Amino acid sequence: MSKVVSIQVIRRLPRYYRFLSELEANGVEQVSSTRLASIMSATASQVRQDLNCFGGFGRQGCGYSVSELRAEIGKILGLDDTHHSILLGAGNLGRAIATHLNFEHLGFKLDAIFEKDHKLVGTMLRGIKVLPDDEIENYVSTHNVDTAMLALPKDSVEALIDKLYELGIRNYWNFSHFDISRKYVDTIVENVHLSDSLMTLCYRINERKQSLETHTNP
Amino acid sequence: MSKVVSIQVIRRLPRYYRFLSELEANGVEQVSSTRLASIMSATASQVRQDLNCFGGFGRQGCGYSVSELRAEIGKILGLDDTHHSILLGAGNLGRAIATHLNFEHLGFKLDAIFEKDHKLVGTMLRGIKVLPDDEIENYVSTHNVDTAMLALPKDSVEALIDKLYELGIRNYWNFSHFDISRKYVDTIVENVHLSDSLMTLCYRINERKQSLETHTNP
DNA sequence: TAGATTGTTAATCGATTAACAATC
DNA sequence: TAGATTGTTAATCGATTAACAATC
Repeated sequence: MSKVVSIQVIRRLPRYYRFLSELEANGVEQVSSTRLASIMSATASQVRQDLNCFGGFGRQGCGYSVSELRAEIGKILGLDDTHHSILLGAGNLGRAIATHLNFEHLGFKLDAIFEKDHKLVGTMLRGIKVLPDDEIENYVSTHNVDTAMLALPKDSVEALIDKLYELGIRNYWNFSHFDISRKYVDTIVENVHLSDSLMTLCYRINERKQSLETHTNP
Repeated sequence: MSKVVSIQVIRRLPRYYRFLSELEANGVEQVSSTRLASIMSATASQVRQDLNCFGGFGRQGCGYSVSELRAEIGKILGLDDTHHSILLGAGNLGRAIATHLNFEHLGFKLDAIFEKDHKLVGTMLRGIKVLPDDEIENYVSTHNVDTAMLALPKDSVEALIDKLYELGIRNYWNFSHFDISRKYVDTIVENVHLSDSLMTLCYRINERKQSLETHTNP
């Protein structure tokens, strides 16, 4: 039985995967932990520790095979899986999500899209017809749905979650500000909080500005 | 001179801010570190340590004033500032960003939007006219621009960054996969990697699935 | 074999948690 | 005053880094 891997390590896996994909695309065949570390802005020690959570993928003296390591990390992440998912909300954000992402290469398949606004219902997104949101219940109870992706304003989310949870959905990709995992503790939720990210940027900009001022006027 | 605050603490500040805003909207006037901790899924110790990085905002025996603390954190984050920003890319993602976010409450002001696709140039977004991307250079050199927000596909990003950097822009909100801070180390970059988030969700879903299987078939 | 680089154990560092005196 | 809760110091825990034997 494998030990639990810390969330810090997990969150680095997609970055390893991306950088390895790039190296592979550039025809690089072997990579050392030192080189990978410099790409990741990390230490070689960390790279080796991270990878050895999952197995010994390298060869002493030679380093790691780029294509092998990329494939291994893809397997660890489960990118070949097909988690069936539905998207709630076909506004600008929902459309951005639906059109931007290669779900099939990320372990998911987007099967259906639901939207409240009648003007958007019936339009097509990536070959998927946008359905009216009063068909959610019927759809979820007649299809295999693993994951719900929420791209709608906060106020409409809570009631929707209640319904989705009751219908058995436990995995959420959440762009709203509603705190799903506090209400339903047995869910898996990945939050994307765009405004948190902007606020952090704001802080960091100011932090530097202040440190520059302090250094010039000491 | 104040000590440097760790990035972990910084990234919690927007969450404190959000939850305090909610409490305030619900008419709550006082809050203890214990209650705040339960909302944040943290310990009371952590809450007090976090806040005391910036000052003693509480009163022994009483707790924290919700509105005061919210205002203080807003000030720490710098949400009353007006960092002038431009958005590059008016596709679905760019439009989602432009329309979803209250820049004015997050320390920013969106002044201009640029787009390569001629079909989108000239359309309006939040009252801002979308300009053709060959006007970027002229605009940035004649206006005060603090921050660039990048909502375009990776391949077009590197050349664009080179130009923006040369024009003096050092702060970036980056949705692309191009690693800005590796090439330009004196930049401040907040990355939003949607596909990383999805991959992490994929891992976590599989992780649970496996642990359930192990527990039922030991 | 010599050089390079891994896998892994040990040391260090920093973040989180606990404890408690100060004080409202 | 007694009860509650902060601010802050000390203890713990876990993640990162360093070191080095194993080995390609």
